[in-house]
Order: sequence, then structure tokens, then C-alpha cells
Amino acid sequence: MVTVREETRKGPWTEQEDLQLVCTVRLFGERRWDFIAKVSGLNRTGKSCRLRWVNYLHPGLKRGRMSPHEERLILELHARWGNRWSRIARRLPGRTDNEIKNYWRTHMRKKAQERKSNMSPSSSSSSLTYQSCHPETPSMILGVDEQEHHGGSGCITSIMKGAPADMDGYPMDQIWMEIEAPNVLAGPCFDEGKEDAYNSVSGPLLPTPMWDYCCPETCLTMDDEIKVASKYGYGKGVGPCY
DNA sequence: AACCTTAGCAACCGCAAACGG
DNA sequence: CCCGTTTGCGGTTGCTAAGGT
Repeated sequence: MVTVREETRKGPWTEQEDLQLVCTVRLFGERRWDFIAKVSGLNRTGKSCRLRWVNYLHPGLKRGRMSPHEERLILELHARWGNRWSRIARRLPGRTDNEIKNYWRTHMRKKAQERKSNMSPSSSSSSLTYQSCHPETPSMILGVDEQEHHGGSGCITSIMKGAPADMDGYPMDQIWMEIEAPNVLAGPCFDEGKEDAYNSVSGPLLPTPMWDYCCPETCLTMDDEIKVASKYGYGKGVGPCY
């Protein structure tokens, strides 16, 4: 058929799309992704929008290499929890499950190759091998959850010393504070303890550049917002008050 | 310089859980 | 309680840049 119906876009996001998404999320908050997908004018699914936001555009995200501390934490938490990426990600502020998953895959691929090449167990040269954090050596991986389930001593709480007791989840308040004050580096307040030295050493937290570009004229105006929101039946108690 | 391989990353898909009417 | 919708998660795929031959 020749009907030129616009299909849902897939594939890599363009800068313009990012911009549109950021503006829309800024207006309506991080929820109702189908709605956001609609009103943003993006020809994307809500799912795709959410993913892009969570993995790339979220202002609290860290970018760049994993710090040694993060690497170690991933290894240890994975030894403990397996492929529970989102759970692991919650222990690594600013990192996404996708990022950790990707990291693990490439990292483990390397490790597997290394292992193949030198089968002798004692010849592991790296300072931290997968073995070193196997369940046999639970060491410091027990967190709050484990204290509940296993009555462990919760060494991770010592790692996370200085952090809020419950690190699960990224407080919306903070996100919106960051939005309000884009110059304020995002994230560190999660683990402002000494281990956070890595965060500052391993590379600064780079606030998503999109926020710099999100200028009012490219966004919906408040009037538009209200119109659109009422059209779709949203807008009450959704997102921040601007 | 051209080609091939590999690592790293972004994005999609399917499924399940959570939520709301 | 049921059912439709939304959200979150984990697995997988595809693209691209970098490195090697």
C-alpha cells in the first residue's frame, strides 16, 4: 500500500529528539511515558523514551569509565546477586543497569579469555578476579538487604558510610533540584562518604549536556503544557511545579 | 591505505510485576 | 477481584570506533 503512515521511529536518537524529550520530561515529569511520547511530538514509543531518558538523558548520570571502586563493587555485587542489574545499579549511583550490564559483559568476556589462556587458578594476575569475590568470600558485599535476609554484618554499609541508609532509588526531589540548578553537579550526595573520592577522581559527573540546550523557545510554553495536558487528561500533580 | 576483528555502547524486544479504574 | 495499561527488568542485537594485520 502507498499509505505514508508515519511509522514509529527506531534506532539512534538525534540531538533534536533528545532535546524534545528533555523538554517534555521537564514539563511533565518522569512518568506516563506513553503520554510523554505523544505530546513530545517524538515518533517514538513510550518505552523508547523512557529508556533514552533513564540510560542517557537523566541528569544524575555519571559518564565515563568505571572507577576501580565501582568495578570492585560490581564484581562483588554480581557474585552476590547474579544478573540483577537494576539491583546492582542502585548501589552505584549515577550508573544504569544497562551500563553495568554492558560493562559486565565485556569485562567478563575478557576474563573468560584470560582464564582460558592461563588455566592455572593461582596465576590470576589481576588484583581482583572474579574468584576473589565469589560467594565463598562474601567479604564486604552484604548490604541492607542482606542484613535482612542473612543477618550479615553489612559491610557495604561501611563502604557506603555517610550515605543515606536507604540508597534504593533516586529521590525525585534531588532530580528536580538538579534541573533547577543545572550547574550543580548531580549525584554525589548519594555517597558523599570517603569512597566517593573515586567519583571525583575517576572523572567528574557530567551533567547531561542536553540540559544546557533546553531553551524555552524550543519547549512547550506553560500554556501549551496546560492545553496538551488537559487534552490528554494529565497535568494534575504530575511533575514539578514550574 | 585497506581490510578485518574486537570492544564498547545504545537501543530494542519480550516478559513480568505493579498500578489504577 | 478482574482486566487493561504502564513501568521495570534482563537478554539480546546491531552499530561504530579503535586497534591490529
